[in-house]
Amino acid sequence: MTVDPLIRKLEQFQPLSPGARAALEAMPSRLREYQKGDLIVEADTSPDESALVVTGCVFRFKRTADGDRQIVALHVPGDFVDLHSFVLKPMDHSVAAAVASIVARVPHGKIADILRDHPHLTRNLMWDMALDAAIGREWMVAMGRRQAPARMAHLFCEMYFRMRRAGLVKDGSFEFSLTQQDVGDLCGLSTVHVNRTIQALRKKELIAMDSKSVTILALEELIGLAGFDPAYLHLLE
Amino acid sequence: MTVDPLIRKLEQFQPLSPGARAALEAMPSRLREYQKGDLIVEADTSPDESALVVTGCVFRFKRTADGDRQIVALHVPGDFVDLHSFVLKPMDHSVAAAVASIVARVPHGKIADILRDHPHLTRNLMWDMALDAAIGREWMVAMGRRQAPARMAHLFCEMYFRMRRAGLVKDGSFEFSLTQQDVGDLCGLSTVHVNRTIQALRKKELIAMDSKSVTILALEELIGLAGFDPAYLHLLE
DNA sequence: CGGAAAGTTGACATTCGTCAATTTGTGTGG
DNA sequence: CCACACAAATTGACGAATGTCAACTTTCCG
Repeated sequence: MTVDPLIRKLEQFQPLSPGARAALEAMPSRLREYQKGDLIVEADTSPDESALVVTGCVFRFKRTADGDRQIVALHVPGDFVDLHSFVLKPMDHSVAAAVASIVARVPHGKIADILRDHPHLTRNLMWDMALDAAIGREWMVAMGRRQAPARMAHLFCEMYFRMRRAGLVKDGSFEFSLTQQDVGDLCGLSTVHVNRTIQALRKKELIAMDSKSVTILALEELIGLAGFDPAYLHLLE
Repeated sequence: MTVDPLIRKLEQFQPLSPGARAALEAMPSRLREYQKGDLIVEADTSPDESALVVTGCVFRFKRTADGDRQIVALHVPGDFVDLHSFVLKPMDHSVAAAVASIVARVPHGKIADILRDHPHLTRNLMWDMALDAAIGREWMVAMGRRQAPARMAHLFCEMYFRMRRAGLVKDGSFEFSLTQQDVGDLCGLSTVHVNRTIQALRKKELIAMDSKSVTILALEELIGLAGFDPAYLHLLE
C-alpha cells in the first residue's frame, strides 16, 4: 500500500490504534507521477492538499531575490512533504521532484476528518512535523559550521540512514540521482566546489557515486568526517 | 498577563474560542528568571515542560563534534520555544537565555489537557510549529546562499518584524544585546567577520547598534540589501 | 581602580566562488 | 548503429569572501 512507509514511520513515535491505521490506509488520495524537475507545489500558492512521497525523491526549495536556489528539505518515501501547508498558507517555498517520483496528494479536508475521528493521531503528525524541523536544524549546523567535505559527508550519512528507515538501502547503496548542481543547492555550495569535494571523498574511498546511486564504502570513517550523530533522526534501531 | 503575546500571536492563524483563550490564560506554569547565558534546557534530556518566553530573548543551539556552536533559532516574547519537546524527545539541541529573560515553564501534561478539552487549539499550535519551521527555512537560505552583509541584514530585518509583532519596537529600535560572537553563531560566521560586517552596515547608515539595542536607520535599503521578504513571518499587518 | 569580557584592527592563510574551456555521458533522430 | 545535440561532469586559472591568529582598545562592573 502507498501509505505503508508513512505508517511505519509514524509508529516510531507511538503505535497507532487499529482505527487510526485503518483510517490512514483508507485515506483518499490522487496518485500522480512526476518527472525529475517537475514542479509539484509552487511557492506563494495555497494548496488544499498535502503531498506524500510514495516512490522516488522530492525536495523543497526557496529562491533568493537574485535567483539563487536553496534546497531546504529532501524527502524520501514515507515522508509527508508539506504537511505544514495544512495549517500554514500560502507556501513559503516550492516543491519539486528530485527524480522521477510517485506522489500521493491528500486533501486537507480528509486530513481534518481523520484528525477529528482519531485525535490521538494528531500527536503522531505533530511528531512528524517536529522531526522534519529537527532535520532542518541539523542542516543549519552543517551549512553554518561545517566546511564542504564534512557538509557533504553529513548529507550522505543522513540520506543513508533515512533511506534505510524506508527500506531502500541495499549493500550500502541507495538511489541518488541528483545532479551535482542539485547537491550544491542542497549544501549551499557551488557546482564546481561540489565536484571537487566529491572527488576528494572518492579518492579517500569513503563513497562511490554515479549518476544513479551513492554507495557508502566506509560508513564509520564517513561518520567521523561528517561529525555525524544520527540521534536527531530518531531512528528505532 | 504572561500569555498575552502568545495568544495574540496564535490568533494570527485563527481566532481562539473564548474557552480556549481562557484555558491558555489559566495555563499553570512556573515563572523562572534567567541571566544571559543561563542554560534553560539541555540537549539530550527529555523535559516534561515546554518554555514560553515572557520577557527577554532566548535561543536554541547545537554544537558540532569539535565544539563549534550554531544557533538554530531565536525567540522573542510570545514564542513557545520548545513546543516540539511535547512530542519529540530527547532534545536534539539546548536552549539558553540570550539576555536576561523571564520564561514560563508549562508542563506537558497541562498542554495535553488543554488540547483534549479544546481540540481546535491544536491547529493553532501546529500553525506555530509550522511558522517556526518556516523561519528555519529562511535561515537556511541565508546561510547557504547569502554572503555576510546580506545575511546579517536579513537577521536584523527579521528581528525587527518579529519584535514589532511582539510590540517591542520603538522608533525603529529594539532590544538586542547579543554579543558579536552570538551573532556569528547565529549567522554561521566568525566573530571577526561579524565585526567587520557590522562596521560596513554602520558606515552605510543602515543600522545603528550598541551593546543593548539595534536601530534600523533605513529599513527599505536594509530590506533591499538582505533580499528580505517578510511573507514567511505570516504577519498580519 | 582593576580586571575581565567585548569590540576592533592588521596581516595573512584558506576556503570557496567564478569563468571559461574541455570532456564525458546520454538520449534522439536518421 | 551512427551522428548529433544537449546536459552533466571535470579541469585550470584566478579572484573574492571568509577564517585565523595575535595584538590592542574600549566598555562594563564590582
